[in-house]
Amino acid sequence: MREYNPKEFEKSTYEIWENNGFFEVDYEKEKNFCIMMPPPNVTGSLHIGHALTFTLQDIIVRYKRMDGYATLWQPGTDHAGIATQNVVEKQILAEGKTKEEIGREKFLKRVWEWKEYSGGTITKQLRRLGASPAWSRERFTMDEGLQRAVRVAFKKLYDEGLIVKGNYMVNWCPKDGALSDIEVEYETHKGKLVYIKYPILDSNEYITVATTRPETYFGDTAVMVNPKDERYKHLIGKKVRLPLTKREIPIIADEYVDMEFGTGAVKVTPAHDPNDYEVGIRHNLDLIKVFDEKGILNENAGEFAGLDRLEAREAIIEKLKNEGFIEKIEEHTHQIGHCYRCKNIIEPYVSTQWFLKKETAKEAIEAANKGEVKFHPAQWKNNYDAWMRELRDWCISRQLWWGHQIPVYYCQNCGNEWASVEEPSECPKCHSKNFFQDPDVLDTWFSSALWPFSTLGWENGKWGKGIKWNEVDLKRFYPNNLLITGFDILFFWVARMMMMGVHFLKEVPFRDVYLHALVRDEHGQKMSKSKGNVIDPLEMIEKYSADIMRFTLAILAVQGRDIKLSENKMIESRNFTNKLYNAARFLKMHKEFFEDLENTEIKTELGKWMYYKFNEAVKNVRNELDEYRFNDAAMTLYRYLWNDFCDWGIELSKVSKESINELGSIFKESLKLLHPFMPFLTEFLYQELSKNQDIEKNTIMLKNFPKTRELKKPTDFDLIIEAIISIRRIKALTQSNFKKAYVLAKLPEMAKEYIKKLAKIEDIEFIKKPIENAIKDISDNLETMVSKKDIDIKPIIQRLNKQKEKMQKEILKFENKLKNKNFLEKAPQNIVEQTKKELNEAKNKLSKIEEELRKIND
RNA sequence: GGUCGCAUAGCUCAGCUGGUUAGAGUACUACCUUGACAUGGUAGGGGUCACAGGUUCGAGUCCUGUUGCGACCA
Repeated sequence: MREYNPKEFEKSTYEIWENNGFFEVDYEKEKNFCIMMPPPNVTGSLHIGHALTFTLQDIIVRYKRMDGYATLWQPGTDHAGIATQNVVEKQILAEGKTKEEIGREKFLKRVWEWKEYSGGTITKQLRRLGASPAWSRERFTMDEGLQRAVRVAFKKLYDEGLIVKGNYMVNWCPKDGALSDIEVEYETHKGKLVYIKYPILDSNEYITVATTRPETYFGDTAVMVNPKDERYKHLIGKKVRLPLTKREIPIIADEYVDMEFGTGAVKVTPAHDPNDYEVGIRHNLDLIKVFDEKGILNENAGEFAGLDRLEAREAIIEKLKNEGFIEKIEEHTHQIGHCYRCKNIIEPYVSTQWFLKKETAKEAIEAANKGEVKFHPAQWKNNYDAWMRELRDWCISRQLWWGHQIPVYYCQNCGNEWASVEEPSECPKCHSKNFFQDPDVLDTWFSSALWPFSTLGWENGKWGKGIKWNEVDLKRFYPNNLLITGFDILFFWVARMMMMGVHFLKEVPFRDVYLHALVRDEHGQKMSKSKGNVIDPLEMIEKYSADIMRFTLAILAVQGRDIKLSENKMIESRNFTNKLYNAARFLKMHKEFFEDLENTEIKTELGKWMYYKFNEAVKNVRNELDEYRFNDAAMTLYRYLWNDFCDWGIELSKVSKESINELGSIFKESLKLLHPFMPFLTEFLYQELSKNQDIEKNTIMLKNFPKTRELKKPTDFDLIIEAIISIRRIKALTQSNFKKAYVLAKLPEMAKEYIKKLAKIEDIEFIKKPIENAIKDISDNLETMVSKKDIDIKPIIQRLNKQKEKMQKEILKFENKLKNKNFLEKAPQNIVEQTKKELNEAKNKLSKIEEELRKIND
């Protein structure tokens, strides 16, 4: 047999598969199966989380493809607005320029160049992993067709009044601009709680407010207390003067104030705090901005103008302290929002942005409630529901250049504002040519939200028709059957796809959602570059193989639990592949080629037994894959192939070579069952064992996935195996090498050869009654005896005593159960009967054990 | 603070609708260099299923609480 060199074989075989179009949709098939690839960042590279998600997707896709579905795994990449723009901005900065200096058009050209240059990396890496999407249909969230889909979607929502422009408080990153609520990450922060004294007008009194952000006090437009607070009742309606300024602001009352926190009096800064913003609206307060969009303090901050907001904080505290306005400063732990991209501290900031109104999600919530989409594991539905219930308007505009520019135009002549799918040539109202487009772009997730149908041709215009998508696709592949992705983007992406899908197509975008967990290191730690515990999938693939990487991830992919990955697990999988290779080598030693199972008649007893075991494995793997229990399916394969096929099938076949032909066919069929998990090795071995070794014409990946059959269970070999184990046990226990054994069981003559060879004895006799002067090993379905004189009996007595104890406990348990009237009355009849039967069996066994002990001690 | 999840053999984990003696892999012990494989084979030891209550004829499995860990939201 040829040596197996995974690195070479995986690369060359992948090319053959791809070049022959094996990954493409076979429109001849009747049943459809569609799954979208969550588009990775176009300029990114493969990390372990990708390896997991794409492995799981590929397993399902290969399974469905083999099982006769017209299978579409839609590939593509995402333009990743902020991330990509940041990379290119840095490059330009390194050249000593800013993006403003080179201008929008030239900058975008640079980004496109960067995209062209680095865009192929991740798709190349996906190929290395063995992923089998329909590459010819690869899309990019900013390709022409998808740009059109985005503009159409925007215009529809705009015209329906669901997209609106508003001057609201948003999460503002001084570097990246406006962010949506979920793009903010909260972290516990040890800060200071500063108590500032505000002098009350026409009085010697002060009112003290506590704040974590003293630099915003220049924007205060009120001091607020709880109307029930006795301490401050007399001050309501009076005025205070802001320290270091001439500005006077009122003391107002509002139930909203927490009397317990700080001093019970709070400063109100409507321009820089979301809660104060609401208060400001309620009480008609002015909005005074203290810093600009870059976080630089403005003229309202007096002498501090020009400082960065965070630098200013210390300076302001210092000054206030010197002037006697600070009462005290306390340590204070609180949550601070950071930009998910650049980690800068987020500021609540009032600005004009575009919002998608939460009402858009109404139908999506209903659809989920009706069970039109199923979550795996099911508990994610709770999270989804909770989030959807508390949904807020989605801020969709971003102050970036890279992305889908908002298709809204403003006429400078008549002031008209309109959305347009096509680039307009004039204002539709006054026909002026003096208009401009909104400079902002859309949140990246806006285009991803359309992915399940935009890639199927929805509103793509003529672009890509017949090449990237076909007319029938929306009908055949929408709703998609399944979505597999990480739980971390449930809100970012899954929920938004639901919203858009239901809104535009009146149907949920997918029937099943499988959310997998995070991959952690072997100690359960999150992988991070700074910790140095990152496992690089590409390194692992180089070191082991794509198959081994895939199988390891699959066998660890338990629903609802994080994956702890270690190199030890990889080694276990490697040992498994070695076992498979050697099993094939054994088969090939006896026969060069094997037929596929459909052309082989299973005639021998061993063949039938093996076929039965195989069929059980097929049944289990199918069920487990249908329920997305990847770990169970992988484990079933591992156990079936190693324990059943190799340890027993192959070993037993050494007794009589007549079964090898059948075992070879069953093995080839087993490779098909394993193929989705280990596409390359199974292809290699399948070819090695086949007469026609032409992958192009005989690839395993397009063979039928094994079907389950109704089979009668052959029992002889179960007994043979039990007898072999029993004899081996006596040998191991007594460390003696006897030549003859007796087995009390009904077995055919042919069993003798198998038992003799595998248990390594010279003579075996099947008996109907126990023999004298022998010791026994009692197992579940038979008894094995060896002449007493041949062996040391002490260990046997030990085992018998142990068994006796265990049996007595058992019997007691059953008897108590059967003594219990309630049990007899309330438990189902069959359970009662079963218990009685079990009790009898246990008693039977106990008496045998006791008798045996008596005899031995005689 | 709110919501959710997890806790089973030394380690990593299965155990789906409650019903035989709670299972794997790995590690451990002993034996085996028998022509597929030492990345192997054979046999064995190892668990009061986190704790406390409850429901039930019956609980690792359902309910409540406690402790510990984790995630998400505020």
